[in-house]
Amino acid sequence: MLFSAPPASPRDAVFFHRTRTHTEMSRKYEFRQIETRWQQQWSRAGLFRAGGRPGRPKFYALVMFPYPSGTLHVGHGRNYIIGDALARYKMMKGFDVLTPMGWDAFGLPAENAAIEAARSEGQPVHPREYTLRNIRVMKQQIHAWGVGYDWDREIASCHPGYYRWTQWLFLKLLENKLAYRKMAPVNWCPACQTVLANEQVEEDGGCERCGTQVTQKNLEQWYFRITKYADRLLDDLDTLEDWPERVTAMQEAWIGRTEGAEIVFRLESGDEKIRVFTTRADTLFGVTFVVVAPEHPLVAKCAAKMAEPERKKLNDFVAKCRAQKAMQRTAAGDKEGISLGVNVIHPLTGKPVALWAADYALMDFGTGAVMGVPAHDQRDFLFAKKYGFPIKVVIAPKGATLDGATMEKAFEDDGVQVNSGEFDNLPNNFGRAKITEALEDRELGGPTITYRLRDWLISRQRYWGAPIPIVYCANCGAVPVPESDLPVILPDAADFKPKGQSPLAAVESFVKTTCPVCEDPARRETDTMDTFVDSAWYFLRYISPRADRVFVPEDVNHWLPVDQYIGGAEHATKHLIYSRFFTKFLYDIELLNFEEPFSRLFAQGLICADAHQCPEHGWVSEKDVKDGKHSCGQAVRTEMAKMSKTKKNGAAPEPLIEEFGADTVRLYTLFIGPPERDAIWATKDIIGSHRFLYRVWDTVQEALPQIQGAPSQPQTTEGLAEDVKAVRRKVHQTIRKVTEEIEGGFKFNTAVAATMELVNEIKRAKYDSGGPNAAAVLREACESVTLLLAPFVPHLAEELWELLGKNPSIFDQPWPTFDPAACVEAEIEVPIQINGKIRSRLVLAAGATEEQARAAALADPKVVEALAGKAPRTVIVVPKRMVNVVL
RNA sequence: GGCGGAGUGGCGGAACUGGCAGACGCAACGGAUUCAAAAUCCGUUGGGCUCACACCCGUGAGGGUUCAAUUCCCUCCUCCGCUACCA
Repeated sequence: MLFSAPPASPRDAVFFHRTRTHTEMSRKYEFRQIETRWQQQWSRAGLFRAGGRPGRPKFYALVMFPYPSGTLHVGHGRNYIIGDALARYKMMKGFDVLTPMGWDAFGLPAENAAIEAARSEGQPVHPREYTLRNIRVMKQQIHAWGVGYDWDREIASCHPGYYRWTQWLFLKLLENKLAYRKMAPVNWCPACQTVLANEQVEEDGGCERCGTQVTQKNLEQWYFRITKYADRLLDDLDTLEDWPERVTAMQEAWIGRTEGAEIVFRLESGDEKIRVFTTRADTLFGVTFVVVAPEHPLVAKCAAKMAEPERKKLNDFVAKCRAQKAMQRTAAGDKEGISLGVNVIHPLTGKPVALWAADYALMDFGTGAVMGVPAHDQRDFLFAKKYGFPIKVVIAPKGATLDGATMEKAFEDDGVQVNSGEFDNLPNNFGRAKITEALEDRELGGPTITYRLRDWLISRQRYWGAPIPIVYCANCGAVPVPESDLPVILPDAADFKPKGQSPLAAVESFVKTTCPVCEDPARRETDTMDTFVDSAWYFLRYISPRADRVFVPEDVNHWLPVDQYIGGAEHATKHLIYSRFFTKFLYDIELLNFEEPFSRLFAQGLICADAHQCPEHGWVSEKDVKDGKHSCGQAVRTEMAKMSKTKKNGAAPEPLIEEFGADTVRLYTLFIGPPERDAIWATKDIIGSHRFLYRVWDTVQEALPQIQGAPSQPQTTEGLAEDVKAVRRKVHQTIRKVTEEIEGGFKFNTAVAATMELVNEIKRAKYDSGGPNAAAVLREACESVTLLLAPFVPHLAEELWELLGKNPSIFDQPWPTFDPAACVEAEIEVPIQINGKIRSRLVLAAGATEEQARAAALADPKVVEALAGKAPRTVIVVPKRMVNVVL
């Protein structure tokens, strides 16, 4: 018998209790059963299949595809849940929604895992196996969250059917001279044994992946000429109005466009020239020395001409700087330099100026050479003080003079030109252009622009990536693999351990080939592409994932640009710039009719949690920490940090879904705070969302007998009790509020709060004596709550919708609309201020005029008392808000 | 150093265009229910003072504008992100 069955778990005890106390017709909220059922229904019915709603406007909702790293934590979930809520909302708003998912499946971790397994178990796990296994797990997790995608469009960048087209795009770039090979000093990680892009080197000079100090190495590498697009990438940021400013600001800084002038200094002897870049051509007459970066080609040439011991001193200095570079030359610290033993000629005065090499000149920026103007640049000033260069003032502040001999720091502000020959007395901003012009006339320089943005180095000496489709032939050089021979299949390799070149170099059957041009024996390129190449175009492949060409332009032009892209801001200067670059290129070769891939971008905040570090065991999981101590007994250091695998502070979704249900986890994730801001995950707070869903369930259950057969809207609220009228009003106000909160920037936290308020009010009111109209108000309320919650807690919503006697799916239902008339309050309580402080309150009819409000306020006893018979100085009436009586 | 974001109860966070600070939730406390506990339901909950009403204080700090400031302006402090000897 029911009563004798003992509760199996605390949670079941709730059901047990409820079954006893509620009437027979009440069903309990069995979220596990409900969630499984509806997840099956959605897949069966193809709810998320795009293109199934012809005639409706399209909406492409995209979340950044994940790297299949293992398992997902609740922080990852935020991204998918926001995207899913949006997709479901847009379905109800009448859009034909495309919401695809795939896997950024090439990359180092899979390879490192293979190496690690080989080391620890003596048996390598193939990166493919590792990746596919992770994909299976993560797909299952996404499913369990109730997050839906058009899985027919699933792609994985490691699949030959995908990387064939990554390779094809490489060939197209090559054809258009946007891919090229050059020998250059590159960032090299000695541990990962691979080249890194600038973006993959951390601030401290460590490798992004393993933290090992990055060194410099000369290698022949493939590059994409993204710098050719620098201006367009910068200028078009202005067209991206729906991108968060923090992201566009980061891209702007990353591109780093600087306008200035290039100035030529001839060497005193010989015909070598040196070009400097400056933004301060106006200070040209203040040049007392010129410095070049230690890596500058001229340095080696000068060294060659030097005699010992000067030559050794110079070479030692260069070597020291190179070594320092890896460890990051300390910012604005002590400056060091050394004479190159030659002078250069000032382009306008013709006078000799010393040429030095200095560590504060960077080969990476501008021309790698700087003109030293100590009077007007603080770095040059410090350098000049240290090595005794003269300080010549050429810009004077307004109405003042400066003396180079006594100044204590450089004067970097604007002023008037002095000691500058024919340019004297010009405001320096004007003189700058004049001097640049003069240089241009003499062919000794001119205006120029430099960028911080570098060309994109895409070669990686690693296995798990798309092979670069190039063949090297002794006769023909670097020859592109013909399109018809694509894909260049990534072969199996026996050993993934990098040895300074790609593991592919050891696979002879891969390397040995014939030249596509002359058919002589040739060797394949053994490097693979940076995974950011894979992800720079995946959003296009979703449209026609199995097509026998890169994509179908007509279809892509229909679905794109992406209407809403959702992801983390950490991709601001990598993936998001590369994708914009690819899109612009494809536009230029007329495969796309749009230039920007993502119309709107939403960068959601990170989910953080406490991370614990044990002095002996490193980062340890929360479950192994008690009272500030690790299970080994040592005290841990605790910090708040973004959930991550490394810090072992990622909360697993499975136990939470098991205990509370996917809908609860979804609701809490959306309720946790403003979605664009970082948030702290507090598992104990989940209970609030869980209780709320129980309350929603109960409210509808209790209502069911009363609303049987009632219409979905009351004919009138005339004669109904005040609390019932209030419910009706609140229903429409909440529809308005929730809709505005979603449309106005994904404010799910406040949208959920508004729905909670509504449910509280529905529960409080009594409907039994109100007849059919009260029943209709209750029915409308229940239906509205269900519809409003549907994007957030889809399983519960579907179930309630069915209980309310409606046909599934609720996502085929139109989003509810509000009746402005029903939102209007009959009476409004208005605070009365006296001299700006609230002293009383007044209930006014909603339609009260300003005059009526004023009169009512002046009649208020508190006001009468304060006035003491005198007339007020002013009375400010803000209709429906407040009245302020100023004495 | 530069750019961007933030600072509100014990906690997460609300607040339209300058108009009732603290919505909603967590925690806490009190009560109902229970043999009891859990769960659930109802209530209280910024601080001070008070029997209570009232009053005073209160949105990082200090100033200003205004009838009215979390909101606008100035100065400063702290935290986070990006970037940094960028010529």
